[in-house]
Amino acid sequence: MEDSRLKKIEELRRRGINPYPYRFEISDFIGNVRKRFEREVPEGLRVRVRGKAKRVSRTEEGFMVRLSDEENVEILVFTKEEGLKPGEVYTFEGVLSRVEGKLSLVDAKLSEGEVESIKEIKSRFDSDPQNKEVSLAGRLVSLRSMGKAIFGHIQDLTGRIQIYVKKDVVGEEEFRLFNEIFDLGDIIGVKGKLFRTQTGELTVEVQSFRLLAKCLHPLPEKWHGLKDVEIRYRQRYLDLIANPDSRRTFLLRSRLISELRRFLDKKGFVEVETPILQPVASGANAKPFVTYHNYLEMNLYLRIAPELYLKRLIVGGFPRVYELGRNFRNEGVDRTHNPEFTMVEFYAAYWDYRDLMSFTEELLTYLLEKVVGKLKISYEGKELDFTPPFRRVRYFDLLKEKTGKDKEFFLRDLEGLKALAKELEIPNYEKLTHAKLLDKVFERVAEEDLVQPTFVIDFPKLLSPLAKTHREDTDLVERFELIVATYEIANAYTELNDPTDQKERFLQQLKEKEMGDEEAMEIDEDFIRALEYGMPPTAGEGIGIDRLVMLLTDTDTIRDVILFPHMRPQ
RNA sequence: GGGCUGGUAGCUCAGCCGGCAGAGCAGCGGACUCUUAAUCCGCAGGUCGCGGGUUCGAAUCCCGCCCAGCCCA
Repeated sequence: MEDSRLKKIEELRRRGINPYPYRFEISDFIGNVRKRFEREVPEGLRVRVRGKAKRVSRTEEGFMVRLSDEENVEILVFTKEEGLKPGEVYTFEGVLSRVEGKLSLVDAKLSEGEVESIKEIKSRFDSDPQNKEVSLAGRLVSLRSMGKAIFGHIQDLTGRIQIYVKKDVVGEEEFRLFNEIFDLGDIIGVKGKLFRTQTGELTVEVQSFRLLAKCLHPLPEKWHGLKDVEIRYRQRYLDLIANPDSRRTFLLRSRLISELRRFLDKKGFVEVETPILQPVASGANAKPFVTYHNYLEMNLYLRIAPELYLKRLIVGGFPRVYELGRNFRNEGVDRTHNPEFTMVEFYAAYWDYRDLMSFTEELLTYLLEKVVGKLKISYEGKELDFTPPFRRVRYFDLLKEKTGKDKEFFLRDLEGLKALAKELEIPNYEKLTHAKLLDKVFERVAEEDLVQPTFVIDFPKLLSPLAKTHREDTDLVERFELIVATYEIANAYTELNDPTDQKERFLQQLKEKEMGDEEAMEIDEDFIRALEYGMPPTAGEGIGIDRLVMLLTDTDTIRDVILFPHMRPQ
């Protein structure tokens, strides 16, 4: 911790100022204030401007130029043009956008010809705040002292705004106080009038200010942000303070979840909460975390899926239910796996898996339109097109296309399948059960190049102990997975509601377990009893939220979409 | 579990063929009433991840460990 900052706290207390006061009345969040005076720029609007380069700075990919007209009105220009010099006059053409709220020209190229005035463009999109009184609070993230006036920026989750503290306005004593007590990183509240500076930036002329919380540590670097991934995950608060991309990702995640709820609610689904501590961890193929209940003197398991409980609710007469929440799987951590992850599972009585396919298309297009505003997104350099209908391909058709072998081969020729697995260099292939072997071969040959949203349908029965037998082929079940950019985003089926069949499938799982598949599913006797009371025809689906957020934010690491990913203690 | 890469100031990074521990930002002092990666003058800042070894001398070479990332299992 910084000694000088601790001393300032002592100094404040001596002056009778509480460095950690109780409340501060804000008139609005910073982003909302900005929105009132900043019109949205239509997408793809190209403009050409001329001005003097006041500063040229290098960015990750190119340069940022502060371009200023004769009246000192400024616009930011992002360009890849080399060799630009401060003080020179340039003409740029580019796409008008807002970057951190500021009007900017992006993808700009040097150009010639008729130009629009910077001032005129800005006045079209940035309106005069007319000295509106505001009361704002946020973290002090920059400070530029000019002697008898100080500029700085304060930031909250919604945005950033410039503050201007003038000796004339606040008075000599308060001005000195501001200089003496504030450090970068402090949380402060300001009251004052909005105006625009000569360069056109929306600014609060501060009339009074107040320290709301002292920051005892220096902040990460203002320009490069916080890059060290270890610190970003261990001290996410610092990541959120320093990196706007990170704030954007988690805001998008929140919006997605809220829109998902809105959509399901609108469609008549009822949100429910089922046990996270379960006496039997079933409903998926995975190893559970074990915990111990002292009072009951028994082991309990953190759920690996809520499926069997949600179907009990269908039996109980809830026709449409969903649960959005955390599942836990006791396995390794890597780019696409975190031991706890978020899924939504929803079940609709009287539907089958075909109903769910069109429902999924509707759901995803709704979410994309609400959250990113378009159906074509870019992921790892590829364009993903979510315009329905999505491609549908049958499981064994896909395998046949990739390997030339048919369903009979994969289901009845175990030796042949082993030989194929060997050829594909699938590790430990000799130890795998038939079901696992098939699963691995499919992953290896089929999933790898499923980039555009694709429903893989009609899975083999031996991989799907909870799905209903296919109405046209008893080797298969009525199941689909939605695969996008090689990730499994959704998994769904017509639910098995015949208790006798279900019992047999569980017994088959028991055999798989005995043959060494540690992830084979556990029998849940009460679930079978529930089915015996009669579950209507039902279709159910699970969607992995973390991976969906990864797609929408063009992120290749699950840790970047989970606020506090699991790390080994330091 | 295996392989590779990394860990140096609060942050971003250089230094690594052994020889005084470096820069920018942040910080501290000073100048400056439209600055915005402000500018200008000056100053301070280190368990070089941890432990051991080699050496006259180790951030640098060797061994072990910890943490992280990537790849593989």
